[in-house]
Amino acid sequence: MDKNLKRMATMHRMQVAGLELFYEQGYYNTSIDDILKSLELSKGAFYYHFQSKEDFFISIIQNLIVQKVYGTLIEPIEGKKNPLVVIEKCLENALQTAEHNEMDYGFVLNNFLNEFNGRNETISRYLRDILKIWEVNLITLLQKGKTDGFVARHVNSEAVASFLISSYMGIRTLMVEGSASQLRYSYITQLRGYLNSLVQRELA
Amino acid sequence: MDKNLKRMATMHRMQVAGLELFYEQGYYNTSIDDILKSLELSKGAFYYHFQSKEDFFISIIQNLIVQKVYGTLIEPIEGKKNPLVVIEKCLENALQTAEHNEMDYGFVLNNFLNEFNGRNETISRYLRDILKIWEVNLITLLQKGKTDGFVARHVNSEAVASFLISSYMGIRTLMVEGSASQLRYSYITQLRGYLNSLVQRELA
DNA sequence: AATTTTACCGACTAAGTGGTCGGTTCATTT
DNA sequence: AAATGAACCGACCACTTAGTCGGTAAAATT
Repeated sequence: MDKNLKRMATMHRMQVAGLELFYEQGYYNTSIDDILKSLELSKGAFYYHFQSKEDFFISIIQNLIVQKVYGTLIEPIEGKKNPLVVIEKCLENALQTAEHNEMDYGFVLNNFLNEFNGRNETISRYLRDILKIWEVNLITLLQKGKTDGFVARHVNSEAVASFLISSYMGIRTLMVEGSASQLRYSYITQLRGYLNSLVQRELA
Repeated sequence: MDKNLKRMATMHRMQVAGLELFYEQGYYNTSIDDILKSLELSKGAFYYHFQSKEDFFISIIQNLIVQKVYGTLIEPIEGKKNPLVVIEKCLENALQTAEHNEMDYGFVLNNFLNEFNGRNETISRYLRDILKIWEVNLITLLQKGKTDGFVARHVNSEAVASFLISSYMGIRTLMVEGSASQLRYSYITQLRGYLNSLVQRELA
């Protein structure tokens, strides 16, 4: 680790507080002063560490969001045996975590993707790249599942990946506004049915 | 129609221009002056017709968004025969329209739901109500589908409705950031597979 | 013709906003 | 002990924002 520990620590505190507020109130609706107030730090401290609000947000993406997505959606499914089972478990787990987490306003990526779409191309690109990594990972897993005899040959892995990502982003949006546990249950039952239609059947 | 035609006309012009800009740039990121500039109208005119920015947005929901959702997603499926076929056609149609519409930044409801979630409870409620109407409509249609022998008895209509709404909202978000027609195709193939698993099979 | 009402104008205010900058504190180096 | 530089302070600047308000031209009412 670097020698400048104090620097890293302060930056990290700012990033954590920043993500929380950006997530809660939106990027454009959150001022730098808002973030600083919750930390008892000053404007000077902020601009000593970051070049701009945009630069700050990009650092949050790289240091916090990437890891959150990796830990929740990518690592749990990597290199496992039956992809369909693993994917179902992973998404169920992610929803359960979200549900019991007070500070969880939908899917981070989905929220920010929406907010920056057509408004800030630089940030949009960073966010899309993360989504792309998830997508590629899903596709790879499904393809391997075909080779291993878990997934039916006729399955279009790219299409399945898109469909899974879509449905997950959508359910996360819905869950914010109501009966989260009911929605999670509904979602998982339907997901199971859908995934079941992709299974490689034994030839009679 | 009311006698005050001029009033209605001006208000409508403002609402149309407002929706376009709010949709494009986000509500919090769009100033009233932005809207007025594009219309060559003044602040005075705006506050003569609307009480506040929030009041203005609510009027947009009631006059434009409700109708858009009705026309696209509710009326096309109402009281038809085979719900699974009708739903598939309706969603495919909606995606196709979105794809060929230059001025289309995702799903209106999804975008605004995201932006106002946890930030403006009043507006959120209006938006959620529209979504609810769609949901109730889907559920009713599916239930009727069971009676008519199109939908399998074991199907959980509420869960299917949530799943359909989720996947649609998600795919609309994804479509903004890339190969829309490819995504639409993928989505429809997977949707078809999923809906197929809900069909009432003939008993051999 | 006189009066009132409708629809609109645009300068103004108060409260933010992102970002700057000269200065201070305190640990580390010399 | 003196000098240095990293980390931080907070007043300040230029600009934007939602919303106000006194005014006005033209249409509708009397």
